[in-house]
Amino acid sequence: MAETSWDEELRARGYRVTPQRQLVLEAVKGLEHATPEAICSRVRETARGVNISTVYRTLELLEELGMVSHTHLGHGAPTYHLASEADHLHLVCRGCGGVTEVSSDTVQDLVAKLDRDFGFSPDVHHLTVFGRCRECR
Amino acid sequence: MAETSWDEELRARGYRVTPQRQLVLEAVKGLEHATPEAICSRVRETARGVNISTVYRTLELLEELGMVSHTHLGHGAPTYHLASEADHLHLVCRGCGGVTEVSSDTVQDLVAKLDRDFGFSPDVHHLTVFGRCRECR
DNA sequence: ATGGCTGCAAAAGTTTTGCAGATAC
DNA sequence: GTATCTGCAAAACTTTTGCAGCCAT
Repeated sequence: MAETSWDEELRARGYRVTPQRQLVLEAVKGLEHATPEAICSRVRETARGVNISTVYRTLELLEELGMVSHTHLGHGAPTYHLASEADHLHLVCRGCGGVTEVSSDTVQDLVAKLDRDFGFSPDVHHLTVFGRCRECR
Repeated sequence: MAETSWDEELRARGYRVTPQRQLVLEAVKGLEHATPEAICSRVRETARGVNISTVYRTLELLEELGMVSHTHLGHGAPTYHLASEADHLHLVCRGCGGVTEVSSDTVQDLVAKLDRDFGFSPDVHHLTVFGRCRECR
């Protein structure tokens, strides 16, 4: 059921389910922290390609539907991931550029607080924290 | 003293204190959440202009020195701010795009934990959390 | 004096847009 | 059948780079 729920979701909102959209979603699922360009390349490994502008339009749509989201791990293009996966946060060092992945347990208290005090439901699954790591302080 | 400490800092590291760098830093200080383009415009209101590529080079330098940092509040260009100011975090809603500012007290526990467990010193002053606000859930 | 900095211009990289044809429904 | 979606190409926007001359030290 999890396999097809998302296209019901699309149809329910008046959008169409196309091969391109399926392929882009598959690519986001398969790759992790994928840039639009990387997603496009992955999809092109399949018989039918997808144009880069379709990738952008699809990512925008999927993000609006809450199925994917993006972060800026470094300079340049953002990276996309499934909203339901990536249950961790990133510590990005401004010194060396290193990325450390940390369990989202670490921010449970924060999540509870933001919800309670501000009615805000954070994208816990993929919070990015910039700063300095032990070596670069 | 706070007025001139930063250029001592520059000189101490072998960098030069130039009018352009002063102007860019002033602009970052005056504007809040300023894009490179906006900083450039602000500086150009002054008699002497600054080229956009100098703005980029200067921001890169100031960020490396830990004097400014940047976040991505929405799509498009990043926004820069003084590292010493902006003692708050941003809740950015993926639904409506609204930005809520919250005191950094909210994340003190998290900061302590990241430091203790991972030796990571987060840029508390300007953490951005994406998610959904009360209205857009 | 001299090595770093700036402006300029061009290139590279990223994202958006208009439109004609294709296609999911 | 038709409104939505896609591919293509061009434009817009953002960031980087090479180089000659300028300027802070």
